[in-house]
Order: sequence, then structure tokens, then C-alpha cells
Amino acid sequence: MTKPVRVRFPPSPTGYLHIGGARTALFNWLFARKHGGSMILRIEDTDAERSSESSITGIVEGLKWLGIDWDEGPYFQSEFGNEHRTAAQQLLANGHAYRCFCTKEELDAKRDAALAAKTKVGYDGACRNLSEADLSARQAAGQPSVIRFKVPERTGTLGYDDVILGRIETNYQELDDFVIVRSNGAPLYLLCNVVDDIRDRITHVIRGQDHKDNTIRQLLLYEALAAELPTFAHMPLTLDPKRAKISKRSHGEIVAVQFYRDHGFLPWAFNNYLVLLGWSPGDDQEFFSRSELIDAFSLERISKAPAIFNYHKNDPKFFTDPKAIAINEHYLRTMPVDELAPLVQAELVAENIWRQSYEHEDKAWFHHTIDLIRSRFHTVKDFIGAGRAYFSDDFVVDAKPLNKNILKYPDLENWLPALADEFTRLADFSLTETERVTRQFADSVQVKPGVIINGVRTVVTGQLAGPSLFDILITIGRDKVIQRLRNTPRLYQ
RNA sequence: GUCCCCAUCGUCUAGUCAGGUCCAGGACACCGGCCUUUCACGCCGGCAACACCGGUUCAAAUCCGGUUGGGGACGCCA
Repeated sequence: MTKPVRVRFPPSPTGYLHIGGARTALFNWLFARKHGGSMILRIEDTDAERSSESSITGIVEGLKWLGIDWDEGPYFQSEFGNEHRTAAQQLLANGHAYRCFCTKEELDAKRDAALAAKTKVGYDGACRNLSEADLSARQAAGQPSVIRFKVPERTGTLGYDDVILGRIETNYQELDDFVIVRSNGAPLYLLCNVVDDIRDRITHVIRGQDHKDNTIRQLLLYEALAAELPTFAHMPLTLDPKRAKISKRSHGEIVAVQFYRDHGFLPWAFNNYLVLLGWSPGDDQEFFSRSELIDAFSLERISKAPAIFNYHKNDPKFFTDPKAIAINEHYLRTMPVDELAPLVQAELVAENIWRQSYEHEDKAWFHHTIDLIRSRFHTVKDFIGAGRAYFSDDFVVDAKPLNKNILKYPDLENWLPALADEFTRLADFSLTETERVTRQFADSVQVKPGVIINGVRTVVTGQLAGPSLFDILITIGRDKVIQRLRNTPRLYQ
């Protein structure tokens, strides 16, 4: 019987949840769900200077929006300071660590010198073998010190089997003694992280490849702490089109999960996009329901090579990775309308154009309208943008159709109100009747039907494109159609 | 500079571990066509890649070596 799977997502609250973090959370979550294990959210806030409350809120909200839930936590690393310090003292006591009195300035100078001389950069072990007398003298003198881990004097290599990358090994010679406790007594990430993972009984550490070198050193910590090693899986990083690591600092909002929420992405569609960045099922399937994805997911099928988040700044057509938009569009037009309706409702409510009747007597109309217009939309924001005229009289007539379909034909100023009169007289405001009258009207004024049809579409919806005009008319309804047609002259002012 | 990792269409990727079925498959994007009152959707078709060099082999995208390129790490950050 194997141990139940336990994974964790441990963000440091120093900024919003970005694409890379969300993807790491998603992969951990999928793995936990697939194996009936537990997902633990642990906020790594030991760097008090950089951690912020708003960042924690942002991360939690981001995960909730994505639908990535957790079974334990959020735990806060800062609440386990005692455990971290105890572990450090234990390592000090049993000879796995030692006090180092080198000052930051000395170390910086040595590192700069090494970098300049283009030789190996690393701690030289100056304090590794301080005599007892020296040690107590310095401590008695109140000289500040950090605690360093003492890398064992061994030959050969240190390594582990990564589920994604395979065997990873590093020569002991490459490892230098690393700091585990700051001079102010605060334990550092490398140690805290291991102590927490041991306490939380983490079985699988799934994180980015930027942690690969940390893992090697943490292996020594597990050993010194006499703890069992978890399984490691280092995911490929997400890079920008210039192949640089994405970050809030250099990329801004476009990499924030919040950006996608605020731009009308469907949470599941975004997950579906993210999972394809570095993972594939092995066949041609690209769209997955939640359960299908959990079922199909496996760490072994994660790619080794980094994936590019393919957005282009100031692209007039694609405001983010075209694939992300394509996946969103797919869900937008194929998902059950009754699942989409609440999301559209939220947008309408936010715009103050929501009507209670859409939930009751006009529910069928509301759903029908969503279904009628969604195939042209990219995000749910389009329902209050391009689709606004279906829900409100307060909509803008776009400049392009205004010029192309209205101003270009001055006669429409009179024709469209006249057509409105025709509609008034119609016994049956139906698909066939509105079409018949419209074509007849075009014939009577001797223009191609398209001129009238496109003119009406522009006046009634404000848009250059849309569904079949007669579907639009009967959906928006006779009264509003007539009113908008009669208002045509104002477009010429 | 040192160490580690990676390398298939513009992008995400399948195929690599078990060499032949791959003159390399799918998706996005792009181009063309059909449909059409517009624009989409949908459908049909097209463009487009095994980084390079050498080796092993009857046979290499696949195995081995090297080169080049890219990334990550090298903190009293996480």
C-alpha cells in the first residue's frame, strides 16, 4: 500500500498570481485529484519585507477563479518559525551546520571578484573549520553570524530521479556551504521549505525547473534531517516570445491571472490553455472537461522543454496568446447555454443593464439571445460590448459600419424610418414577414437588398457584423427595432 | 565565467525510452475555397519543422559523441 499522495502549492506572496504560478498550481492540483490525494496551499511568507496581505488575497482569489481548490491550508510558513529554528539548531548540534561570521560585504566582494575573474562563484568555506576558542570568542564579542549547512566531504555525485527530467546529478565538488539561517535568526527558504514539506508529509514536489539547483541542496537537508525524500518533478518554465522568464516586473498585467478574469476569459478555458503549455495527452485531444483532464493527466507526459507564452505587445488583433483566445472561443460557443448564462449575467449586472425578467419570464429569450450572438464573440466581455444592443438601448454605433453602411447612403435617413412604418403595419413580426417586407422595400426604392439590410443592422445593433438580420429583428423585438429605425436621422447629425 | 537542463512547423505539441509503419501527425495563427444579406461559426484545401556535424546500423527525428543555440541557477529572496 503506497502512501496517499500529498502535494502543495507554495507561492510567496510578493505579487499577484501569474501564469507560471497558476500553471504550477494546476499541475499539482491535477496530480492530487487524479490520485485521490491532497492539495495543500502554503503561503511562503518568511520574507516579511516583501510579503503583503493584498498579494495573499490576490493569489487566493486567482486560484478560486480558476477553480483550483485545496484540501488543507492556507498554511502560513511564518507561523512555523519555531520548527524552522529548531531544525537549524539540530543541524548545528549534530555537526551538519556551523556558524559563519563572514560579513555580507566580505562575501559580496568575494563574489564580485570571482565573477570578474570568471572563476567559480561560491562560498569558500572560510568559517567552516573555526576552532572552538575562535568560535566562542567571536560569539562572546557579539559578532553576528549566520548558520551555514556543511556540505559533506564526499567524492562522486549527488542526485535524484526526476519524474520529468530523469536522473539529475551534481558533483559534490560543485556544492558550497549554503546559508540556512540569517544573522537576525530568521531561517531561509531552503531550510523552511524542507521542514514544511516534511511536516506536511508532502509526497510529490512538483515545481518549476528554476528550483532544480535548490533541489540538489535540499537533498542534503532531507538526509541531515533523517527524513524520507519526496518524489521530485521539475516542470518546464514558461518563457516570453524572446525566451526570457516571465515576470510581473518585465511583463506587467498580461501575465497576471487576474487580467484574464477581468478580460472575460472562462476559467476552465484558461486552465485548458495552461495545461497545454508543457503537457499533452499523447493523442490529438485538446479540449478536456474537468474529469477528462484529471483522468488524462500524468507527470510523465510533461515536456522537458520550456514553453512560450506567445503574446505580442500591442498586437491589434490578439491581445494575448492566440491559442488562449482560440480555446476560450471554443468553450464560449460550445458550452451549454445555461452554464454560460450566469457569466453573462454577471457582466450585465456590472454594467447596470441586467433585468430581473431574464431570470424569469424572459429566461428563454435571454438564453436564445446568448446562443444567437456568441459565435462571433471572443470573451464574455463581448456580451456588453459588441452584444450590448441586445440588452440595452444605450449602445454605441461603431464608426466603421456608420460610415460604410449609413453615411455612405444619405437616403437611408428617410428610408429607414419609412421601413419602420412598414414594420408597424405587419400583422406578424416574423422571420419571413420581416424579410419579405425588407426586400420589397429595397425593391421599391430601387437599391440592392444589402444596402437596406446592412443599414438596418447597423442602426439596430451598432455593429458591422452580426447574425442574420431577420434573426436580429425578431430577437430585439418590433418596438425597439421601430424606435431605433426612426432614430436614424440622428446618425447624420 | 562555472554548474545543471533543454532542442520537431511562427507558436503549443505528437512521434524519441522499446530505430523501419514518419519524404514527420494534430492544434493555433496565416492563405485559399464552400456557405452567405454582413461578419463570424462550420466544412474543405494549402503553406510550414526533425538546429548543425560526425558516428553506430541494412535502416536514425528516434541511439552515441561533439558543435551551436536557448533557458535556469550561482542571494543573510522565495
